[in-house]
Amino acid sequence: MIKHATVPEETMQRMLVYLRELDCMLREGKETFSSQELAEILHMNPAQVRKDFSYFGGFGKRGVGYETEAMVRELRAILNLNRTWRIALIGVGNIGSALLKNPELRRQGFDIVLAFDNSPRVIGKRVGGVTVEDVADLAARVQAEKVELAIIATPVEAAPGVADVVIESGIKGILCFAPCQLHVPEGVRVVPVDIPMALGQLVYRLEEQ
Amino acid sequence: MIKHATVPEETMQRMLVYLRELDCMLREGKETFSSQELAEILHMNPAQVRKDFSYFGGFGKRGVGYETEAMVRELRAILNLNRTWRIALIGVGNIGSALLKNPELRRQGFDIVLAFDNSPRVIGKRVGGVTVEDVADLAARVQAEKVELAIIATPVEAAPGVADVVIESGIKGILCFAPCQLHVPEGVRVVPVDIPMALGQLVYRLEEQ
DNA sequence: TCTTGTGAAACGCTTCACAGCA
DNA sequence: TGCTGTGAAGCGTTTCACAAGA
Repeated sequence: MIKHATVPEETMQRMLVYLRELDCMLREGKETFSSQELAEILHMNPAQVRKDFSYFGGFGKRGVGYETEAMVRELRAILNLNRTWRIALIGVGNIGSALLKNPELRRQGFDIVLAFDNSPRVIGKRVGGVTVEDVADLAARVQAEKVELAIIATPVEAAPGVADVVIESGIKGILCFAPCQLHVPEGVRVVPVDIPMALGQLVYRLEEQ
Repeated sequence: MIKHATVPEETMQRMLVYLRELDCMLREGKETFSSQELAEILHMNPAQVRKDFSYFGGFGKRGVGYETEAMVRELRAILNLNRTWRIALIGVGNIGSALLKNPELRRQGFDIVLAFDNSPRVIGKRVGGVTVEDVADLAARVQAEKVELAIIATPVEAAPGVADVVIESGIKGILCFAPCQLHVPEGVRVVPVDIPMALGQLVYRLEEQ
């Protein structure tokens, strides 16, 4: 059972997709599944599913398949999703507010415990159960509250500056909604959620189909 | 100048990244760039940049580099982003409202012209300049307004049903915020924007660094 | 001289095909 | 018998290295 070292990036991404689908199977009461079944739902090759799983160990029973509940547990452990992550949100505008009010995040183990903005209009307000604080206090508060992840949901102009402050505070993982490239030192991971870019992906091959 | 046929999916994805960065360069007044410079900003290999561009033609000048403004125009054309796309939004909750109020989308050529919900609480309300309509009227309204794309921002339970109605109405591209697999016929393209999954990506390798 | 454009090599992921087991 | 686990083959992408050209 190796972990991460030789595992393709693509495999790790698919692990998240598998977990989401297996969670769904579990809700539907499906106790066991084969690589064939899972692959069909996700429009992929069954060998791919088995190869992906096999990077982390032999979880299945030959002739039978995989046990859904056990596999969900394994996937959560592999993906570091078997615990709660404490998050700071910076930028309580439209998207920021939507995230604070979204119960799905906490349910999945992502707990936004701090929220920051630079506008006196929102500082002090309570949104989704969190009181918005002044972004000037970010570093101190992040350390006090043992926050590990940041979500940047500011306008694009502010994002690079905010990223610097976030990194300064010791945070190693940033989810960034601002449509721009963040420049971060080695050891800090950024995952972009760029909605115009996602629409771009949607559009680029629409015509030929 | 070929288009799409033999171009790797990865290249198309990077084209969007190039365009975003070049837009940024343009704002900063940078009139020309080399593959070297662009690659450094994006942490990639310069040969990759040149190879990607070369799928669509020779846009550069040897010894000099590429002209930023011309390249932005080329990229927009290649990616079908040199026009406005008309979009229907389904689900005017937290995320849906945030999208309706987001001016960045229109600026990038994505115009949400219709919004739908099933709750009497929001139907008839005006959000971000669009009046929310009853989702029961979706097909007729989409056809009347010549809408080409849909954004699904409903709760996950409603998403599959909404997707069926959207597809029925003739739409060929769906941006989906609901964290679930949509089952769509050949010829319909779905791009997911799954925030818990993005946080999962962020988290899975944080510990080893 | 400097940087592009591009065959060819290197590399890594996906798929195959089948042995191994329940 | 049926499905997993996996070496090896296949295949597509990335990187190299250099000719071509401004």
